Amino acid sequence: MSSQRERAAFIDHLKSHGHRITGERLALFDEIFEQHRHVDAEELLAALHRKGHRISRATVYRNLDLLVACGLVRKQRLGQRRYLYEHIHAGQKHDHLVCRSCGRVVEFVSPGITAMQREICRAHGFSPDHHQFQILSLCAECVAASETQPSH
Amino acid sequence: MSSQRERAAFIDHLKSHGHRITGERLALFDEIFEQHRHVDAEELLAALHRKGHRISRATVYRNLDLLVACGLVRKQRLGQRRYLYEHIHAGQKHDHLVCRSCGRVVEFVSPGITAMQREICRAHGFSPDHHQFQILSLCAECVAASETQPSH
DNA sequence: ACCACTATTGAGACAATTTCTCAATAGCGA
DNA sequence: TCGCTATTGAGAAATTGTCTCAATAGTGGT
Ligand SMILES: [Mn+2]
Ligand SMILES: [Mn+2]
Ligand SMILES: [Zn+2]
Ligand SMILES: [Zn+2]
Repeated sequence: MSSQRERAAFIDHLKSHGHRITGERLALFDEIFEQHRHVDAEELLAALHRKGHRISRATVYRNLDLLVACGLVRKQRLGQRRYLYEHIHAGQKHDHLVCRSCGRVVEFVSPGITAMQREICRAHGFSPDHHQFQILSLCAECVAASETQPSH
Repeated sequence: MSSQRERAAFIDHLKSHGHRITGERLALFDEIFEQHRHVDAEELLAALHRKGHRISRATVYRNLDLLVACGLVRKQRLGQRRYLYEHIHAGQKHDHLVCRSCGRVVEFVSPGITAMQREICRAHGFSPDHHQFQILSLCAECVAASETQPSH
């Protein structure tokens, strides 16, 4: 699998921080690196249970935070109530376009906008490296729907 | 006060949609147009109670949604768990830089980035008009703190 | 000004999601 | 292998927003 490097980085991080390498942690790592979409904690928990792992909800939440701290996972709200998680491959990043009405999410990469957000971060003393970027708008379908039935 | 125009627009909106003009609605309007920062529903409720209004939590939430529907108020998550609200003056818009660690929020206006997000919206069939834009990063203080005490 | 109609409100129950508690378990260094 | 203690599991608790429904109060018509 192509997440060997990240798996090793996770184990290194655990060791170097005096954390233990537990079955639950590795199972969660494997699960989220198998998922190629935005998943929430509940989905990960269910998937792990389906595969026969006995792991609790609290452990999933706790170790997701750990993966985020390692920089291996992104945790974000994308319009929904729940936090969504996605693994990060080799530091590649992308940004999100979120429909505020139906929740649809589109990923995009825009070097131009990345450069500009870096500049804005710098101008205000924020880290240009740890940014995350969202555009909340309305997708074509939802715009069409709202034009058919003007407001409510 | 400088929110006369918006207050009138609110009342017009209520009338034209067959909604009633209630004391609670006007009190909430006045309160949020007095606040010049991002406030959550709980803060608005407390402020109203402090001023002697008897208004319930449910009414605050319901009528905040109404103000959002009128386009007089913005409702957004800015890194925090709660929704934050801010009134809109004469359609002026700005975007937000949010510290993911301490929650600090900086407002900015960047014509360049606005043009680019418009372009990205258009490229993906999203409405270029209803966008909202956030950069989540780390403020200078939090970057300094995390460098002193590497991770947790 | 008064009435009747019904939209709106208040109080608290409820729902959804995440965090906390603490006794039991299981990594890990010696 | 042993002992220490970080981690886990199960469920309670916390947090935040929504829903319910009887009581209240705007509104249009008289
Ligand atoms: Mn993504
Ligand atoms: Mn703002
Ligand atoms: Zn949509
Ligand atoms: Zn900060």
